[in-house]
Amino acid sequence: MRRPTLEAVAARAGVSRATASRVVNNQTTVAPHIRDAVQRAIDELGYIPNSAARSLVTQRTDSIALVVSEPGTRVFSEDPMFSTAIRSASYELEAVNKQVVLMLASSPKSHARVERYISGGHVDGVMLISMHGADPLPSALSRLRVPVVSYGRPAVPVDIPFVDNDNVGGAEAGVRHLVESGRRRIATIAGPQDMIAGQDRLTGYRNVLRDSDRRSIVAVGDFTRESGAIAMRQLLGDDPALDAVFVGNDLMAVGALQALRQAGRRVPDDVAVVGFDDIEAAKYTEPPLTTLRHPIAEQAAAMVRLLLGLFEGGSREPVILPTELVVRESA
Amino acid sequence: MRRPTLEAVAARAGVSRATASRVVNNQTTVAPHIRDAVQRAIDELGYIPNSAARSLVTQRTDSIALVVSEPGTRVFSEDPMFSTAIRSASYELEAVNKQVVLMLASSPKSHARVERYISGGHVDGVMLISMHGADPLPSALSRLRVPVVSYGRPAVPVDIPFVDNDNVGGAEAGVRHLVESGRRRIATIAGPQDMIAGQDRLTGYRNVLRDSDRRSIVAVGDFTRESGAIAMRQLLGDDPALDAVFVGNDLMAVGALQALRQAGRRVPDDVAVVGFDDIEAAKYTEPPLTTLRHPIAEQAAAMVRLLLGLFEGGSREPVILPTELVVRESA
DNA sequence: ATCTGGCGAGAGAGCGCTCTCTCACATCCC
DNA sequence: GGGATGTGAGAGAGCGCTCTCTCGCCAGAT
Repeated sequence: MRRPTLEAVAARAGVSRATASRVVNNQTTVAPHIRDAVQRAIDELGYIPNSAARSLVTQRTDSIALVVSEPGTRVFSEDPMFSTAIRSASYELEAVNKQVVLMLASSPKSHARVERYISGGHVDGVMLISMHGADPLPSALSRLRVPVVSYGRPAVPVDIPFVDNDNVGGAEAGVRHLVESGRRRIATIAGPQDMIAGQDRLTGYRNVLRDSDRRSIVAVGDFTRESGAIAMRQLLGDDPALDAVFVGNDLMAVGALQALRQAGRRVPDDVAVVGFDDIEAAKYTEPPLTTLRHPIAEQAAAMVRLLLGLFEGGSREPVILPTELVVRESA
Repeated sequence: MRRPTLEAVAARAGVSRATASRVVNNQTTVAPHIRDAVQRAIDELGYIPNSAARSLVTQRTDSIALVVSEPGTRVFSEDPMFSTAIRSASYELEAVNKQVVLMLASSPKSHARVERYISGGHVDGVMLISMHGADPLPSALSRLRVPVVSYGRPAVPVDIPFVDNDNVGGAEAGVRHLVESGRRRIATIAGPQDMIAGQDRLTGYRNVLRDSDRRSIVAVGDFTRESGAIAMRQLLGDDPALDAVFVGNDLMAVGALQALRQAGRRVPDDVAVVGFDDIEAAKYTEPPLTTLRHPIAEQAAAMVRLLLGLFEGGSREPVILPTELVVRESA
């Protein structure tokens, strides 16, 4: 025996299929007693609308693709940012009864798959979490006639509304904190320069150093813990007298702290460390990490709102969320 | 202008809709030259099948729900297990051209939503990642006539095929390692006892202690870092002379290490620590953590295979994957 | 030359729903 | 009281696809 159809509900309630449909879709032009009869039939039969049939005629699917474009499986699993953003976006979408279709786009092959799927009209909109500048996906998706929003500013200039946090301003605040606490030789471990967050945070660092007449000392990592440790060792080799380091993200900062410890430097006495992201682990490092907090969950929620707004012809204006300096013991 | 339909493809190729459908679905009974003509029409028009229409008639959706039932948003974001499992499952499903619909079930309200959605026939199968014993979802879903598999053994006895790792055996190996290295007073920080992983790992601990004639010293945490620190302090209060601790997961172990450091205990000299999970962070603790590795990604992949097998009437036999002791410096 | 068998292609029903169009009937105003 | 107006319910088309049934055609057997 199969699931009850609208036809069955209508028959049981003694009305036409059209009227049953009106009740299901909360249309107003139904007399109260008929509405009740239909509702009773729905409850008794345990009727649940067939979404395929509905989509077929409405041309809507009520599902949204969440495309995570990140080649490094390592980073995806390790960086809590992804899960936080995914969770928050899911939560917000569920609240408005939309499904989340999760798509991981790591290889060119899966890129093609995602493109096919999206342009196949399977989803009403796309949320894109893409981190790498070389990523062809943002431009590819923007060409499809599906509403697309991005988590973070796309690296290539492309007409996709996005929500981002103030990376430049945050980095400036972090470095300024180091300057104001009297540090003289402030290095940085920058994130990958093909990522907006990597670029912008380095820009912020440079802005402040320029204004405060200090020399910049730069090493580049790839946002992983290990790369932070490697970059830190490199910086110590380049300038053994450095007394502060601004790190492009917390994960690398954790690696940097480890490298500093191994090199016998005390934090913050010998070297002050400022991270970026305020991940959960930042509270538990030795010493706890001074860092820049940006509201990942809020950013994801704002992205959802932006997309939902797009459906109703709303604003395409980017949203920039502020960052906040969290002072702990490392600087 | 709307997307091309199969009708349009058929017209362009000069064949019937039925034949065009045969080509799209790779049926064999089509003459090569006709197949080519249809294929050309498909390419030229950029035809992509409408999945709603297809689902309507085939009663399949080619999408799978990935239901994550975890009330604590904190744990979800923080524990890399979730993202690793999600990533791996996604990857495996994409390989067989199935969509992943991600559903977070945190509140009773969202439970109802998930149940409605699943029983609405929107998905062909369900993968359930449920951690808490009190969770009503496993039994609820098992009653629906949708194939369901579980990541981890469900806490309540319910007829759902599952894939799990050998928690008892792993814990035994970990504690045995402590016994064999001559530790006398081996405490444990157990995970929450309403979770299978929490229970089974405690069972493993007890098994070995019983056989080796040592007293058990137990504190209970909830798998978060903070709870690990709290439990560790409690254990040190209960038995200041303890010389080893087996911790139910790495996240709590990280907290325990921090608490030990604050209490002035050296690891492993004064107290040996063994964790469980081998998360990425275990390599970077001070000192690096001895722990039990279980293949999360493989477990998720096995779960996908189990579900796909179910579609073809395959085995419902649970799959248990082995754990492996990874000896680092903490024990 | 006729018959049979098999295979490739078309016709057409129907999946479950929405939505427009139409109609029946009640209400209102002049 | 009669026509104009409004309101609630039904009829039926059609969304795009799959799949069964049917038919035409050709090869091989008789």
